[in-house]
Amino acid sequence: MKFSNFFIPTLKEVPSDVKMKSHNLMIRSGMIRQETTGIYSWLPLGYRVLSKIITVIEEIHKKNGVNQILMPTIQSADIWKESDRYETYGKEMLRINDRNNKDLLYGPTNEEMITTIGRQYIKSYKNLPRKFFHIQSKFRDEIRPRFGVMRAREFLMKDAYSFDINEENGEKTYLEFFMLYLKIFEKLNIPVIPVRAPSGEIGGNLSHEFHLIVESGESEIYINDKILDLNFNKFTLQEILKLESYTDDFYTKNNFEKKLKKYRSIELGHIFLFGTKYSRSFNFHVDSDNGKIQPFMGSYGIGVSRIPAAFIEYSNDENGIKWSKSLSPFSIQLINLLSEDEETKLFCDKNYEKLIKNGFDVIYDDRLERPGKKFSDADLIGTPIQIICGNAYKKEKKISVVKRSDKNEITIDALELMPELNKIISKI
RNA sequence: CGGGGAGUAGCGCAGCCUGGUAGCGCAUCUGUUUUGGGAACAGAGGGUCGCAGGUUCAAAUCCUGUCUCCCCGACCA
Repeated sequence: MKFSNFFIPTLKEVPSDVKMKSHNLMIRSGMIRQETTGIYSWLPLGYRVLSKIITVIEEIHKKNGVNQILMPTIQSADIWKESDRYETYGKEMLRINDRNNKDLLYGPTNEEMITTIGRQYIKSYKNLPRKFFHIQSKFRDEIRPRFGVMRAREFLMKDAYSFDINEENGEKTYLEFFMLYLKIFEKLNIPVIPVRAPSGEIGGNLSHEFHLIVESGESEIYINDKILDLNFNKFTLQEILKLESYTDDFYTKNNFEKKLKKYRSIELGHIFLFGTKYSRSFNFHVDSDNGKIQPFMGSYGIGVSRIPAAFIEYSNDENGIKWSKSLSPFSIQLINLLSEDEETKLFCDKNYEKLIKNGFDVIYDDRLERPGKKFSDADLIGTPIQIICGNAYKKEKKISVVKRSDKNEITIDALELMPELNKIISKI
């Protein structure tokens, strides 16, 4: 992608009351734009980050037998009346009427809808288990939206739902999702901690949240530091339930003897096993050799549009964002400091093509801007590798490769670019 | 919902107390010189001061109403 052909409205200044770093940097780097309280447009740069996240989530879900679907954002109030949540959900639900005055709502979640889908088609225990997911906008009319997309009213969420034949199988599925979540966050280079949570609004009895520890986080978790070093991959559900890591709610309610360390964090994922709550209220049952059974259900959420903000909160410096390889909107930023010099331009143009052919996701700063502007934009946008081409190239065919994370700069012979790059990329 | 603030050029802000030609920085446009860390100089364009009403010879400024946005607390991915 040529910078000259890519819309990145970077800003020097942002209103003084934008206090959270990630919010500030997302606005300054031109990732998002606020439309109204708690509602944002994702501009090209921001949307690229979202896309990277979505791709990882989709791949891992599909690989694990979770079927992707897309349910509508607007739902009929009827199904919510059936579960009784039309009354109990409260003011967070945005209620709408159509021209016939039918009660509709912008879905805050989809348990009701997925249950009616299951109810219609799944008639036999032989059709279970079933797992579905979708990535879709949700609307929750938060009391106080804040911190940009961190606590928005409209937000993008991955929500998955499972149907099992009984509790035992439901727990297996729950464990599968637990592991699947760890894989997703690992692939995204986000070091989340699983913490035990009360199940709250949705009901049921088994629930975990996945938190990223950052000082500016809105949540509080209590953990035994030992779990920071654990590899959970082979854990059984029993072992997971013994982990000393809890949301503040869970920790307070249970009044544990052992005092644990408190951390501030951001919640990025939440999984529930809530059982037959909805299959019961929707009268959803399947036939078995033992008569009718109510499917045992779970739901599994990831706050997709919160992830970029959370990661920026976790990884930034005074100059801007420091993206990881997996989240960065681009893998390499090629910067030509001498856009008007024929020879240098030719070299950059050629290598831009070459990098693309080699599978790199390149943003090529070919603008007629001054070096300072190009450097500061590059640092702000936060591409992990910067290739800088300027006077050193013109004079002695040397270029620099800068690692954004620590600003470590090496100068290499221009012809050595590809091999050097492969070395550096493998290390970040 | 309670408490506190703010709406003035594309962005960030001053001016308001004490009414009298609407300002500054950045950005934009033109020209010249620059070019490895947000360039310098010279010039130019850009505003119904959130909206509505009122007071006044005169309102960005005072009064009333209204809308929007932000910040601090209790809910949530």
